Amino acid sequence: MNPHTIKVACSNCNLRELCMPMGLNSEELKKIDEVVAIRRKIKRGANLYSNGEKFTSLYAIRTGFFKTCITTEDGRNQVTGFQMAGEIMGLDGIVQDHHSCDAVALEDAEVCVMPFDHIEELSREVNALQRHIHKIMSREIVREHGVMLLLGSMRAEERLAAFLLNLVQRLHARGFSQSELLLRMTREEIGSYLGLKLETVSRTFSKFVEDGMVEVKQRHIRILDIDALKLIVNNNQPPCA
Amino acid sequence: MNPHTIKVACSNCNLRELCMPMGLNSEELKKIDEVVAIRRKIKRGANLYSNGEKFTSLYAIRTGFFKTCITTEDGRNQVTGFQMAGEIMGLDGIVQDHHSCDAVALEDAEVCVMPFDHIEELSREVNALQRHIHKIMSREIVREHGVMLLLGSMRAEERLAAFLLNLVQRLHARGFSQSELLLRMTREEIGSYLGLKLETVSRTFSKFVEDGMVEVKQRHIRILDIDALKLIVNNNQPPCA
DNA sequence: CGACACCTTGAAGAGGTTCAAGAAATGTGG
DNA sequence: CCACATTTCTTGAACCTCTTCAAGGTGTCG
Repeated sequence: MNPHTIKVACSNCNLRELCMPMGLNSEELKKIDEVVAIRRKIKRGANLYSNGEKFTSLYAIRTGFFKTCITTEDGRNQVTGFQMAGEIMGLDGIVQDHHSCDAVALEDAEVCVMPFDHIEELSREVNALQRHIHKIMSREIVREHGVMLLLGSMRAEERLAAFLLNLVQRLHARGFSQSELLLRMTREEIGSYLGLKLETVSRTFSKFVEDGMVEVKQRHIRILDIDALKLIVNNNQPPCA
Repeated sequence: MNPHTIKVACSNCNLRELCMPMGLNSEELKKIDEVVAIRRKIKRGANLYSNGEKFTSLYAIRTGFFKTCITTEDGRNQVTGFQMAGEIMGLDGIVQDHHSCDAVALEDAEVCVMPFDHIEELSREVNALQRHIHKIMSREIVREHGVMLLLGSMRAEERLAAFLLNLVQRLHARGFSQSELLLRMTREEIGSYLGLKLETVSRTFSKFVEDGMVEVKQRHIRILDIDALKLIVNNNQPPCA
């Protein structure tokens, strides 16, 4: 067996509730343990999968932090998302049997490899798993609607505020602080995701600091006034009604 | 029975190849005929479904043209897509059991109603259907990646050119002209989708006309130089390598 | 035919980008 | 462990694209 892989069990995993359906009986859990064939470690900077690569599996993030991005022949580049523990990667590969984006580890990471053939087979038997897979894909579609709203209708400050709020909310759901976070990505990667240049990201951070809403020390962010950030995002109210 | 609904059969439908899996035997086809319970007509301007509405079914467009859009409490609005015959709508509703966007008919339309419970049940029995559903959802995810690239990295001309090329390509796949199209949406709706103001859309159309790339008579568009449009989208090449 | 929605165009202005320089952090090799 | 190279981040100034505001034109439908 590949030394970088080990056999593990979902039934024992403290992230189970994030990436697996709930309310399974022990027999169903046992079956699902067989889906997660192995774990795989990815070094910072390495790709979990790459554009054009044959699609075989979905991946559940065990530890670490990823970005997904697409690159076109003419050199355009777009970060399409940032993923953290418990989230599922690889859905882009299903339609063409090949991946259409790169998944890059932004810190050393470990994922559970779930061969898609097995998932499909098992989801025919376990209704909760079938429903779960559908929900995961639907959730990704809805998430991307939100990104389209952000990119299509928000100004720089609104985008960055929405970005920070989204990150802390997801981190908090994983037991981290509501007010402190460590960015795993560069200003350029944030900018790519938000449709802004890195200078604009930097300037907008500086403005937030001036206004006393956050503290910024490189990639260490402390949110001082979360309500002010929310107001920036939601303060699109028409003058009156 | 509701007078606006009639019983029909996929096995007889000339759009089958667009919205259903291929290579089914006659028994499987018969089962799938049972999934598509009824058809439903939607008048121009009416909603197929609305934000917050209970999710029950997916819809295959039989005739007509739709937009999907999300609206936030603070008045932001974003068109997330335009859908035409053979395309599937409603995937946004799966994750929360409620729809998270509005689907609005831009012309009188007819859809096939496919109760999602039936789809899930049948896709446990018919592997090709299961795979098909997964591919449809994955395709939507990948499509949205493309929109993110457009919104995040393209300038106004590039966005509008990409938009026109996408439309004619999809229309051509349905047997329509490669060079002529009738826009079903307003400049404002195009602008919302592309993250631009309606005036910018209008001006950009005018520029394309000046440059001899298209003819524009209100919503009637004739593409005179499709290669020039492609060049606008792809001409992001770095000076040299 | 008149009302209404939609589209076009101009001029001024704002927001974000580009270019440039320097500072701070990080990694590397001796 | 320190010196140096590299990457990343910040900030300023000029510029450009797109937006905003405004007015008028065009098409459509009852």
